[in-house]
Amino acid sequence: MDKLVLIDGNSIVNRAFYGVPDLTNKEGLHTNAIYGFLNILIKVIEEESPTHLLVAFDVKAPTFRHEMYEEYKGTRKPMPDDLREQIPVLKEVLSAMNIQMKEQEGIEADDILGTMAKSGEGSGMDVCVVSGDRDLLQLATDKIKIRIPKTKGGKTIVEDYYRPQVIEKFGVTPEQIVDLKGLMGDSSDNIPGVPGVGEKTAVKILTLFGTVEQAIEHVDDITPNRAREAVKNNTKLALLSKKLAAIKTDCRLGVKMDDCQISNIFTEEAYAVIQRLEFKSMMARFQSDTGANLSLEKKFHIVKKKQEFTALFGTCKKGSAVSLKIIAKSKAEQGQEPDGQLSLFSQDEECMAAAVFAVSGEEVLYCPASVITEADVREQLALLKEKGVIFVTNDLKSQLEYMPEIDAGQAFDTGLAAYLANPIQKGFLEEDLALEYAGLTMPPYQQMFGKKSFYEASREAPDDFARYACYCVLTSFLAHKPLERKLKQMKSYELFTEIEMPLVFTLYRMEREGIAVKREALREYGEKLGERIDVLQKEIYEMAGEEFNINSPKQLGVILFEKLRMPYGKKTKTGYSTSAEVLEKLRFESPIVEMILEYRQLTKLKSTYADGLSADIDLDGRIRSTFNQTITATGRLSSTEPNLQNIPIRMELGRQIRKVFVPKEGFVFLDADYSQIELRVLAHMSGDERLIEAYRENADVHRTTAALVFHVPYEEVTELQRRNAKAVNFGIVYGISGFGLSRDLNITRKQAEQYIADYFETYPDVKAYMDSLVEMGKKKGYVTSMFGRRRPIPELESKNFMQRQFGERIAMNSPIQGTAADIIKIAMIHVDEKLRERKLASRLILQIHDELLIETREDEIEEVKQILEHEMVAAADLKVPLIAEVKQGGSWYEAK
DNA sequence: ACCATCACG
DNA sequence: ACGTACGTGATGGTG
Repeated sequence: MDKLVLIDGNSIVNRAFYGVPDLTNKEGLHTNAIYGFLNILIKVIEEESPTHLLVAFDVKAPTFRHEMYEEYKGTRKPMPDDLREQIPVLKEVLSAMNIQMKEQEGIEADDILGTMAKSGEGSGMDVCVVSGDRDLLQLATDKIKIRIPKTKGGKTIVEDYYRPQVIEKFGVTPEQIVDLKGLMGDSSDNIPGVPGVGEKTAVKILTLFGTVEQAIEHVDDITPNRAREAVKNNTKLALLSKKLAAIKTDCRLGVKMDDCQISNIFTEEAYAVIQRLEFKSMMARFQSDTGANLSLEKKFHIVKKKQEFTALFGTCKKGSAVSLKIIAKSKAEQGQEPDGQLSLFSQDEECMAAAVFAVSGEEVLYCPASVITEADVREQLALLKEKGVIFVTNDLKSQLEYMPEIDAGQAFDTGLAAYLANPIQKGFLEEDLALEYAGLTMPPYQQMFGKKSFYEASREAPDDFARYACYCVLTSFLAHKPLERKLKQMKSYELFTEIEMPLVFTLYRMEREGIAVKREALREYGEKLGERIDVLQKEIYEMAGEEFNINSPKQLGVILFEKLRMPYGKKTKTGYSTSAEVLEKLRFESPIVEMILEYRQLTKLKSTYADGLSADIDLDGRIRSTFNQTITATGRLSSTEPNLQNIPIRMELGRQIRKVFVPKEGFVFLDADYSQIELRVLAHMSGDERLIEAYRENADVHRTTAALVFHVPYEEVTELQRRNAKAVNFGIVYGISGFGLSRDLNITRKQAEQYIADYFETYPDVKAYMDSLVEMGKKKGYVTSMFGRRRPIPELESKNFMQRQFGERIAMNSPIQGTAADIIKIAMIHVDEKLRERKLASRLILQIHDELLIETREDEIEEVKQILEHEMVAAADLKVPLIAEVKQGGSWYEAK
């Protein structure tokens, strides 16, 4: 089936100009509109895969509409010069991409689009019209789709309209869009509407009468009175406006459908223009298809003989870098033969698909497993280790299983380095680093292989995959030194070499170790939940008087707030909020609320924890999470597949889950928690004497705060006062705001602000410290932790007040959260080191931000307790003591 | 793919 | 007038 895509050139270019931040190339040419336009164009081409494409433009000359109505488009604001200069260049790019363009005197782009759309539909094509202009909706049919790109929160989303969607969204049919505009007018085109008739009234009139003409005929039936009189007095105007709004679909255009066929848009000519415009992210697209990188790719070799592989390393010597990447068969693919049949052999012997190496920027070797075995690789790497080379990889943790035992000083993880250089970057794969740190443009993986795994890609498109892998290894090789220099210059290099790199090895061991889970107990727990859920579900249906999906906030909202007419508090973008916070307040409206809250709690436990975790248990009965080291903006770790950092604890029922996490035979759990580490860090970093004093005296700091803020003796602080003070302490760490605190404590904003003011009066140096952080953020663009971890805060530059305020809170929170993260990382490295040094069988297995869990052999309990306590306390030298509480238990439940 | 919700520190 | 506490990840529903 042929597909025709029609693009409203002027409308999209305008949208791009106002939607994309200002860009200028070296020649001083503004390029943002071109950039935005091309992005939308490429996106649409990718999504629609059209066989035909045409971009229509307006011409300056007057059109037939001006003949009908002199004021048409009125004294339109002239196009800004910054935009005007971009139009011819855009046309140049499009022409280089062999894209058909059309503009014609006397008619507008809309009319070209309308005519082509009808013509395409008439000859049985699927048609898609892209425009920022809602006028075009009148063209929508079941075959003609109108796509309207919108910018929402900085991102471009496209709204699609076939005929039914127009009716749904606007309450009128596509044919009635012209009637709608006849009644409403259109200020942007200077088409007058009937005064006093807006969208609501217009839709109402059209629903009743169908068209403007019919409405005029039955004008006396129009309600309300105001609208009736308005239409009565403006019949001519309405009819004229309707005519002006109508898009012509029968123009004589000098374009044949065949002229619009598209072939390859990524041409060399287009590449040249894109290069001149300095659209770096786009260049890769053009380059990969044109082969403009051929000279670079001459450096890539697929080895055919083992000897080529061994010869590569001849020049390696102490301190020289070798970058590498081992391509694994993923777990599911291991033990499967290429023809898909299950193999009875080769379980864990061979899980390498290929290995890629570079020892200079001049040559990259791709070694398929058919030529070089995993054993060959291990042997070679062991030799290199002895020589004292630096192993450069992009995700060291994923490579360690193939590597000899080395220490952190002998490795360099480019992704990890780039994370420290800028933790808020979008990703840390080679393709995310290539341009900035290696000066390479490489084709994105997803574009070449979609969602295929490395192993699948290497089998299905061996040459392309080899090329991709070589780009990766060349990137990490070239990025090594620039990243090293950058971190040194940023004063983050020590953080890298002393904390982050060593931590890679600790995390690797933790991941491999995993944690034992009582599979049966977990299943039974889930079953019990299921039974109770069934009962609740029935009761809820009964109370509601109908069956519906309780899990759907949308359906639930209808039941609660429409059918049962409960007062709704908050609304979300999409409808009523049914969050626990809202439901809590409705507790007394009806017993159904309570049941829903319980249902929510139980289904959460069942789906995420009981059923979810069951699926993650390995054959040996242990769960192995992944600890991500380059995700968070603050330096914390994150845990995925499964997330073991959010196992329930606050509610007793959920907490029970922790009973299924158990130590292996002959072992116990030791669980160590930092006590209020973030507040202690705050005390240290702010240098506030009173806060420091409180911690030195080993006081209950929430109570101390309450005493000082509420001006009562320490001993006389009430429970409520202490709770409030605790919330304030939390708030301070988050970068306090009156609103946030008031919501948390359920007090007025004014009261909350008073609390904060009193707090800052009590701890003046905390206030000064917070102010200095914001100031530093604004001045330098980033804030830092105690150990030199940087967090850039572009939000502080935002023109949006809210964004800026958000930036201020980030500035206040990140150094605290980041320092705490640094400290526990140090403790982890030291604990892990000691356990191994002393040849103990106990192992660190989990980190939950301020907590470490160790599977401890029974005969080692006392020694490990000592190590844990000592290393956690000694991890940082603060002006206040660091305290770690160690507990012991036969399950995670017991050890907390 | 995005949203709302809710689990954790 | 806006609409906010900081940092995450998994799930089910929905377009």
